[in-house]
Amino acid sequence: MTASSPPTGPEPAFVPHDHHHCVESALAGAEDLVRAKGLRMTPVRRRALEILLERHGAMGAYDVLQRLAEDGFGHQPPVAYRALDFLVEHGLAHRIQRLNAFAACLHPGEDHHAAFLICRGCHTVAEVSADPLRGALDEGAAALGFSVERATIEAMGLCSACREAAA
Amino acid sequence: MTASSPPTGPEPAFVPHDHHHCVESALAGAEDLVRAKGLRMTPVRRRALEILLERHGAMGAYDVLQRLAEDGFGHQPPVAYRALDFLVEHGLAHRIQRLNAFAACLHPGEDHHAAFLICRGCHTVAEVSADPLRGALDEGAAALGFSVERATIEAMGLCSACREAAA
DNA sequence: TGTTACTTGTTATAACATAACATATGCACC
DNA sequence: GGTGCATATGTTATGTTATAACAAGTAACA
Repeated sequence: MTASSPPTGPEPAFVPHDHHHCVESALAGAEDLVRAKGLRMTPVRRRALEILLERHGAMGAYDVLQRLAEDGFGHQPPVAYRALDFLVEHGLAHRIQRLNAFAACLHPGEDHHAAFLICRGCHTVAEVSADPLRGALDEGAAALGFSVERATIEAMGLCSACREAAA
Repeated sequence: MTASSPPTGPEPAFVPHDHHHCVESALAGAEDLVRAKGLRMTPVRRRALEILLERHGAMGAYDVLQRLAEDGFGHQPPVAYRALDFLVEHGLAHRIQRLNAFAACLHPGEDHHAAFLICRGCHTVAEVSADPLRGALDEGAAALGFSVERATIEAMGLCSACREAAA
């Protein structure tokens, strides 16, 4: 909603940006992708994705569960895990191993390798492209005869705002 | 112990190698490092490290705990977690986020950035250098004003033996 | 309309991890 | 050698994350 927002694509989470736009575009992309794959975007799944999208951060499965329960869905862990697993499996969300948590994917369907920058100050999680890293990783692995299928790349550190606040 | 083993340094786990040599060198390196830092390599800690070193794989904290208990140490989770946390904190072991597990570091004290190749067939975990990747990661993060302190880089896939077995 | 595949919900339990506190040990210093 | 402090070990108890197994409901389609 700010004049400084660029017209297309989601901004990295640490940069001031039009968050409403992120959400809309990610949600629309997700709907398209699901339809294209012949999957079903059911109410729990859609709501789980919306919940993740509401913030640029990761949420634990039990936090998502609580929100879902408040909205009238089931109260038991599998309700959240199943919705989240669906989102992750189809590239609509990512799992952040480091935090035992989940974050919405900001550009679903674009078949990308993601890496994450996790700020230990404000707990914001930024999704960035890992494509440049994957080349080196695949190459190094191949030299040992290992074929990489999926990679987890997560960096812990401080965003500029938190670094300044700490100084 | 085999004639094909090179004279120095541990071999990547997927390559046939002198495992006894890995263990000896990692253990010796750990002892040196601990002494140099003025820390205490107590019996539980040493034993925990030995247990991890016995295999080129990752072990869950509860597996390590069971082994420790069999050796006369305490039976409660903190016994294992404390020893493992000590090892990780001082660079003698690594945590494998993906598996909620721990693996001994094969070259302690060398101040390195590690990445891991995890075979989903045989569950072997190979530690490789992430130094080349860290350059690109730090650079990409810096462009967003983010400073990386620690990075988790874990690749899931198949080692050559398991890939051949599957084919 | 019946069949099939899938989705949701439940109960119960498994697996992973830490808080808080008591006891014991190592070690520097007098 | 004793005293005092920091560190280490062990315990109980609990918190957090994740899955297995099964029953009931719903969509798609011949």
